Amino acid sequence: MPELPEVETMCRGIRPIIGRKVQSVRVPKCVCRPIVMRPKIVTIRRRLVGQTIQDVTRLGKRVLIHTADLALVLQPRMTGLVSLGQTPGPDHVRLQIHFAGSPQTQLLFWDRRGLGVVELMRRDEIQTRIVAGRLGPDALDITLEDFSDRLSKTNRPIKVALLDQKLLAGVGNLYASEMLHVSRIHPAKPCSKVSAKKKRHLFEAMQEILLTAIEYEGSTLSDGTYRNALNDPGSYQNQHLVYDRAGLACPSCSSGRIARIVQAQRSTFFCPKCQRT
DNA sequence: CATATGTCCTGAGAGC
DNA sequence: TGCTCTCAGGACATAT
Repeated sequence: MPELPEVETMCRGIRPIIGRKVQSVRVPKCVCRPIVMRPKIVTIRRRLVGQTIQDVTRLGKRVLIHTADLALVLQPRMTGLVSLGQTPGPDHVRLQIHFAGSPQTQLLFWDRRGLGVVELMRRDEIQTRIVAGRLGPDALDITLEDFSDRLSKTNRPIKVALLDQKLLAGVGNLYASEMLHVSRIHPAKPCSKVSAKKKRHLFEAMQEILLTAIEYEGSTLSDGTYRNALNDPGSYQNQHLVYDRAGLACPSCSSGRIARIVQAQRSTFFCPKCQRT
């Protein structure tokens, strides 16, 4: 479930590869089923070997590794992560990149469930192949005005709309529940009926929660899947107010109990008492 | 066009 | 103890 804070943490963690020259690109043999790669691995290898890493950036929930002309785009989706060596388990390393010279450094793309995607493209293709038609403004870059306008244009439940990457890039299931709780908005409220004042509260809660979660290096849930680039867990899970806390007392009003509902086949957690509207 | 549903995947945990 | 079943959800394809 890497969302914006986890992906941002991954990007920061692998920045030591900047300036390094790609020596080899491999798919370890023990992997049960190869993940989706575009183009196929032999082509990725041919184009990438010998290139020097210029930058590492985040685009929504994707990690972009740039050379002078190319971008290696890593999509962790559910259980993927990037690492400088250590991974949560020995299996499921989907891509392994070694760099020339010293220190001995490798970049790994690890993904237990294998829903992740690896793509290599020219840097000038990023806009047309990834952003256009798929990604809205980043949750940490968008203005309050744009955020409010975009929400106003849909009638979907606000929790469902927040997960739409075309509307807003970076927010996922976990942080959507958290930000709606802090701004005291019912997750089923149709977007178009959310007041301007509530939208401002939501916008402020979003900035606050995402920035704080980055400081805590993201959330590592009970399955222990997500780790930073050095294989250490994040700690924002200890700050969760509602996510995965169904049945527990609401930490905000202490009289309500956290409820779990399903919206668009995803769990939503909220307090029915302090998120009434 | 807007919105809803189905699909991929593996391992943890529940239940018998 | 050991088996089977369900569930977790990001992004995209397909359906309504």
